[in-house]
Amino acid sequence: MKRSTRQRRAIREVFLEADRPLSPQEVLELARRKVPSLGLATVYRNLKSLQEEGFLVPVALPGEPPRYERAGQAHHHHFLCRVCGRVYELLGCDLGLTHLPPGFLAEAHEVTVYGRCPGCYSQEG
Amino acid sequence: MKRSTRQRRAIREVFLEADRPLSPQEVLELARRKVPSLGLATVYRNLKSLQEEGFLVPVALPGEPPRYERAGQAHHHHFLCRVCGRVYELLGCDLGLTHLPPGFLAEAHEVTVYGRCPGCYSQEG
DNA sequence: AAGAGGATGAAAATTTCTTTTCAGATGGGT
DNA sequence: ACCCATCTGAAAAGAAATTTTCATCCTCTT
Repeated sequence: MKRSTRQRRAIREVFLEADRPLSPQEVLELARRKVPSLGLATVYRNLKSLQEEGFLVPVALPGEPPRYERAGQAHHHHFLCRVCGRVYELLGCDLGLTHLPPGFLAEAHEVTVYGRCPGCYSQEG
Repeated sequence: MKRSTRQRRAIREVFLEADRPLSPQEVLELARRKVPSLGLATVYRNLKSLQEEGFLVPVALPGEPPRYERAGQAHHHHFLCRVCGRVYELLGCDLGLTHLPPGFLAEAHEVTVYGRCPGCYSQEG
């Protein structure tokens, strides 16, 4: 039977409070504010089970290890800050999936925008 | 001094003949048709030096190890076939870079389209 | 055609990320 | 409160991609 532990609750809360996809390391750091003894293995175990129960979905970005975000959101894309490495959600989608070459069948698409987030806007680099 | 070896020439030719980004494994397989003794370490070494001399650029796709394509091409995006795993180039770009939230600065973007390529169009899966 | 230093191939080593192991802690039904 | 299967934390092990090592080969200059 699936138990409700402090660790599991803390990880779930972190995603309810976050407004952006989180990496396992970010989850660890945020959830340790609630449960300081938390270990990375427990984060991975709960990320997996929270996916299996449909609470989280993985977010893949080019050249990046996966992040995770809450499941069930509307179609959207992502912004990767090149300074701090954080990922943000972009509402809406302007992509006109028009001229594919003949013979290609499109089933899905992903857009990644790179740049600077508000907190890193004015830094050097 | 940089030498012109059979291996290096073969790898370069593979990219001149290919019309799509190639993974290190794909480069190995294609270049072995020209130089059967070719090893994977040599592929990696030459991918690196061909990048340094500006002949190749890396192509990152979500959740995928990097491919490489010829440098200097016009802005374009990529199509990943979910059946065979090959990546194709998509000419043009329909992305209206759109309503970013205030405070975000966009510097670049990437679009990945997923689906079936002509050769895999009618297969099951 | 001979010499010197870069290049190669195979295997071992690294790197990065993730999963497993295992002994001890703990949630929750009784 | 008790029991015990599940969960946890730390460390070891695994997986996957890439880099390094090293003995040998080969390209280029002389």
